[in-house]
Amino acid sequence: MFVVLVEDDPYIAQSIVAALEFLSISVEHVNNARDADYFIRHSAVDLCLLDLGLPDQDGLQLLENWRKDAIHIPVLVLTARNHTQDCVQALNLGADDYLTKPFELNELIARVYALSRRHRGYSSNQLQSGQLHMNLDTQEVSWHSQNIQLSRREYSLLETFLRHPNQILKNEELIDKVYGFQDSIESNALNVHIYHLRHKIHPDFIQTVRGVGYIFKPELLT
Amino acid sequence: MFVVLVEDDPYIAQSIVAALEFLSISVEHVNNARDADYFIRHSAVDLCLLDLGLPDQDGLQLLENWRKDAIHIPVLVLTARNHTQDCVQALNLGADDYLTKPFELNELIARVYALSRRHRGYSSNQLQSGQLHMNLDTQEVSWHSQNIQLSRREYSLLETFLRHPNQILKNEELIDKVYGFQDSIESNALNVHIYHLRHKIHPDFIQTVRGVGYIFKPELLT
DNA sequence: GTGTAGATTAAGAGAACATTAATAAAGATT
DNA sequence: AATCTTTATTAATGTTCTCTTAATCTACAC
Repeated sequence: MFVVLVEDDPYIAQSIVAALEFLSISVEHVNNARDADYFIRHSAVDLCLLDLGLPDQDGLQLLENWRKDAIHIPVLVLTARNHTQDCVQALNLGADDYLTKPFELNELIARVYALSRRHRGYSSNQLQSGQLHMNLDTQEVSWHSQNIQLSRREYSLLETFLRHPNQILKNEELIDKVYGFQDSIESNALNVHIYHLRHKIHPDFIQTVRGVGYIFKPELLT
Repeated sequence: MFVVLVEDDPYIAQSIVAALEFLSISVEHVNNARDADYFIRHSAVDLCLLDLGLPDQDGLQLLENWRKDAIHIPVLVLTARNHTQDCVQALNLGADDYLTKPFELNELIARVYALSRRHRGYSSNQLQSGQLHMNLDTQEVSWHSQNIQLSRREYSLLETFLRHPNQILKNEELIDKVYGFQDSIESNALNVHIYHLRHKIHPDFIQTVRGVGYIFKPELLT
């Protein structure tokens, strides 16, 4: 595993690097956004630990650009405890998890492993689960090698589910993901999209969690 | 979530209580160590906000005793700014976080949430007792490796019991947990849910404490 | 025995979600 | 620009499941 650590505080960086290397994880430490961007775009990075307070550019902007360019490397955001609203924004921009400083190294390590596990299998630009393939470059989706046609909203929903298998996604979370959280809906539009997805792919692969939201079960896509 | 606030300054206490209740967090306010100890040991407490300057006993000693007795409820220490060395000691005794007075309510709230989240993480997103497993991520429950279907209320009840084994849970406490304190019921709904849980899992694992409430006996789940 | 707390049932009300269809909005085509 | 096509949202309706209620039954305590 190859991890890029983007952190401008040399003290914190050093302890993280030591901890990860102790676990035989290769770490490249950079202390500014420019270098981070270089590594992400030119190396086979498996995971990025991203501090938001960088000297040359806002970490959130960096993240946003990556996601815009279809770079879906898992990102774990590190932020000061008094900037919790940044976390929310980061998750909306496509971050995979966050930690507020100060944190225990054990906690960091646990999340690094969790993220690498979660993202194994679909690095780069292709999401897959069973017989369902999703090409993030061309936005084509196939099910049992048959192309299927999804609308914008359906595609976005499906992508969210594929990125978070076996995890309950609350209705609001899904709406945030699909609609980008500035505008919202006051109808059952989400329900309808779910219905269409089930109809097009498999009646049960998205299961209802009553009163909460939905959960994607990958094992049903074989 | 049920929080115990240990604070002898009525002014500060009042504002904290108001803030937490505004967020639908149940708060019990006590102003001395004796009552704090009672609540921690006899109620289903999720988090303790502990002021160190108490009239009857040193808060640090209180905390030390809890940890010695394997009571690992998350504790957020509140202390005056000119006693920062107490914070260090508190963290060493097993406190989870601290705040120095005066602090912003927003900051307090952020930490309360962070702690409740982190504590959930430590307990590995999985509750287990004998042959009963409860996955908190997927809200799936299995008994002897067989999935069992629980409704929302049943699930919430079972979670409460698993988190507080061998402890008498009063009816009101259970109702607070399951119904979240704003609405209540004037019927035997709780009884009915208990009945269903016993029926689905084991006839005796929740025992009745006549006139008071119920108690969960883990040893019956083997 | 009598009273009371809880257990057991069953049924009605209500909530949550699924389904369908119609309208509105956006985009493509001519 | 007008029309046509696709997509998104809304609203209405249908279905399923859950919760509460209440009535009755049982066991325990005095």
